[in-house]
Amino acid sequence: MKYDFTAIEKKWQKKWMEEKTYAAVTGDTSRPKFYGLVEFPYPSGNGLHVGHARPYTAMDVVARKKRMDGYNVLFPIGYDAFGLPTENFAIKNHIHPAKVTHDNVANFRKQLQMLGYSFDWDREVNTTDPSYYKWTQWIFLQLFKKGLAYKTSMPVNWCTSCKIVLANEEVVDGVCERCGGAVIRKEKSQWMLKITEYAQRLIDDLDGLDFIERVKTQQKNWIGRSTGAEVDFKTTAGDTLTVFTTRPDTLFGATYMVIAPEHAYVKKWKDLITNYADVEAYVAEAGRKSDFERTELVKDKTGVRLEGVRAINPVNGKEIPIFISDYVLVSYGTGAIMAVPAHDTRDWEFAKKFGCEIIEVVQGGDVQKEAFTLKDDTGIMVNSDFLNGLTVKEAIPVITKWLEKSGIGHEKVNFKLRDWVFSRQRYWGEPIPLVHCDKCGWVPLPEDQLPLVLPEVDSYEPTDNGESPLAPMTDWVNTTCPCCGGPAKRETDTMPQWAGSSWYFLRYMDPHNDKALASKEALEYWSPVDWYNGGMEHTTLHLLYSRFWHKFLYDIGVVPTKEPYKKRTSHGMILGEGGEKMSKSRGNVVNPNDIVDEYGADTMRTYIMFIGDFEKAAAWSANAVKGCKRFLDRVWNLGEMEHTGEDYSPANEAAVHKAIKKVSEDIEAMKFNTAIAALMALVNDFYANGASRGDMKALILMLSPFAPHICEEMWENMGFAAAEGKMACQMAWPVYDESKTIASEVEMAVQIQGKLRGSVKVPMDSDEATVVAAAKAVDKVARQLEGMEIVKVIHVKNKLVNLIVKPAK
RNA sequence: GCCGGUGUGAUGGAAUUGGUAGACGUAGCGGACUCAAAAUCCGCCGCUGGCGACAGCGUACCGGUUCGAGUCCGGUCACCGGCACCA
Repeated sequence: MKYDFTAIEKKWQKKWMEEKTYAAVTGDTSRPKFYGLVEFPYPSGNGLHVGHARPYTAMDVVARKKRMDGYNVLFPIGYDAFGLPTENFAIKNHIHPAKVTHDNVANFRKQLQMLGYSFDWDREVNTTDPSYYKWTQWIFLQLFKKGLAYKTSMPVNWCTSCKIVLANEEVVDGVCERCGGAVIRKEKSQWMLKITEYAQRLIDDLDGLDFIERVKTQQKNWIGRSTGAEVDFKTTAGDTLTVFTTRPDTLFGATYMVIAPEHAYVKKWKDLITNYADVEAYVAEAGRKSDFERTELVKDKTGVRLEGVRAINPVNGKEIPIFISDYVLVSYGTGAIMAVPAHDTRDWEFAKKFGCEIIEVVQGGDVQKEAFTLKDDTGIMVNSDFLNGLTVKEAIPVITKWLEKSGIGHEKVNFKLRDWVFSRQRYWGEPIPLVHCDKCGWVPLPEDQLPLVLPEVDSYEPTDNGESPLAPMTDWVNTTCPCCGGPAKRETDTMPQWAGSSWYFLRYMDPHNDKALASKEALEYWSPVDWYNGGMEHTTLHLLYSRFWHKFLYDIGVVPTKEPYKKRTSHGMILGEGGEKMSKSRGNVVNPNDIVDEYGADTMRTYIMFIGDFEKAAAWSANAVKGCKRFLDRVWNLGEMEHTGEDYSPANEAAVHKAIKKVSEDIEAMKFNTAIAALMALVNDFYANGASRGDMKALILMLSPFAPHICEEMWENMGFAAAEGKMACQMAWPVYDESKTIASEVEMAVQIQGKLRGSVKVPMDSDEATVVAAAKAVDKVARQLEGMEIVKVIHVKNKLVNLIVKPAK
């Protein structure tokens, strides 16, 4: 019989679906559980990409292996379906986004099933489903009630093309992440979530997690904790200007101050500033620029001196000038700095341009030529009164203590992390369930009124004035205040796409619950996610946001664990044939459908796992796909041969045990490529030695997580299904015996002076004398030993022997 | 600039974490089968010299530790990813 992958795959997929093979989550809490999670897809109109297939296949292999290991496995899938592309498509084609979403989801589901993934299809979730976003809204209300959601007017990133407010995270290289349009700053009233309140915990709790290191460091850098001090400077205006500095030791070198253009004191000092017109012009100019434009002008510092107001350096009473400049950010620290040009590159550049004094306070450089910025033990303090002679390291605690004692400063920790801009002026998102009443202010919708369903609108177009498309819907907007019963208006902004994905893994645990986001029992049993694999691009967005929400839910007693994910791994990108990123314009996009049609899902799965190191980027190769098809053909043809013996054959026994060990360990370590290589090597052995039924049984079971369809078919054809009364995927994973992984004889390397000179076959675990004797008998070795005497022997059991020699006397 | 990572045959990539570098696959070459081709099966396949047995060299580059280094240490170069006027 020929390997008819199309018929085989159709047959088994149907059987798995009909028998709900993977929905058999038993609820038997005595069994160990395993929760494997992949990032649910955004159901775009383009359908599934090969980029999805890599992480999904990997976790499917893990899930299948875990089931065979006896775990109760939760391996779910869903759709993160709110978002701009759907909305844009809907606008362009005049189709309701819900309809677009429904069709795209249907297509995705078909493709996922075509690849044979063992998802539990009874637990599918969709973030746009009102029964789902009811709970997204519920979580938002809890955040609001705890004071973690607030509305504020702030300069925001405004995409001129999408006409939408973007989170800092959505601005990449100064342009909109999605459309590439120009981003400017605009003053807008926005809902914010206080993720900064959790900054310290988001760093601290990383320590206990099994996340790959680069994810941890990237999150830490993003949160950006730095320790320093806040210092109060008195001014000639009679008030106090507070700055944040990480270098309080350099306080004696502070020769001027800089405040951000948006700093409140600019307006406060209006009457004192004699050049206010210049100042005002500069502020206006800075306000127009986007963050990107401001940072682009790095080389050339700009600013204006505030004439009429001066600050007083608290350590020496010196009067120093104050400037405004956009190199100081209003959103970090206090929005004001003390400038120490001698020891900070940016201050130095500014000082050179504006002719400020440069005073050296740490020895070690020529501060007139460039800033000396090393903060280590070697720098000695000078020109600093009571700090003179101390090292920088010693001076910091001394000055900090002095500041505290004098009441002009204190130690302070700052974070780069900003609060999360949570509202979007868009239609296709979760409505924010709040009502504004002139008397009562912002009032949460009563929970029994959730979900607040998106109303039908005539137009999804964003409006030019930046309001949500929901805003013109007066009969929806106008409502009554849940608090006082008076007239009130609904919030018309919607939530960002990150909302629905911040907690979806909880919903999978109990997806049909209408009393809670999930039951206590389900949360207790399944939490936390044991293994979450996803893309590096989500490290500082989705992954951080969902950790934040989860910590909040933990604080209010909803979830049982502090952290949502025990283990986080990340896969590399799949590149096009030439090693370039796949894109429509390059014409190098590989469609999974085509591969499945031509070679079958099993080949697709095997290849995508064999393509290379899972964590690194890998280029697609059409030839290598054929190689994997050839491998499966060889496996199939092996099954068509005659086999006798239910045990492992003597010729293959060691190889089979070794392969079981290798494949088991490699799957656990995400080294899927070498697991498949080991199976290929085993098949080569079987071709050379012939295979027993026992040998074949082990091979089929080990291959089944990677290529499940062909394995089930062979399992059935060879009569194993009938004998066991089970499908291959329901069998126990084969076990290996360590002592049988090694043959009775081993080949050992023989080195002389550390140089390889030959090899020798000796019985397993031979002692040194035996090995040396055998080594001397090897021709090549004997020749090298002529006229030499052995002075030292290094013997590594079963590995090698190294003979150290010198000329004999 | 700061943080993280990578560098191995023509090529994708292996190497039990200091112990025979190049597993497995692709491409290539040779053979069997075939009228022929495809498919399949068998063999070869780091570089240099030699008919050959064999010898020398070889994991980006320079140096070090070690009986022994792709692996550890110091330095250099190149590339990739993240952050970036964060005081």
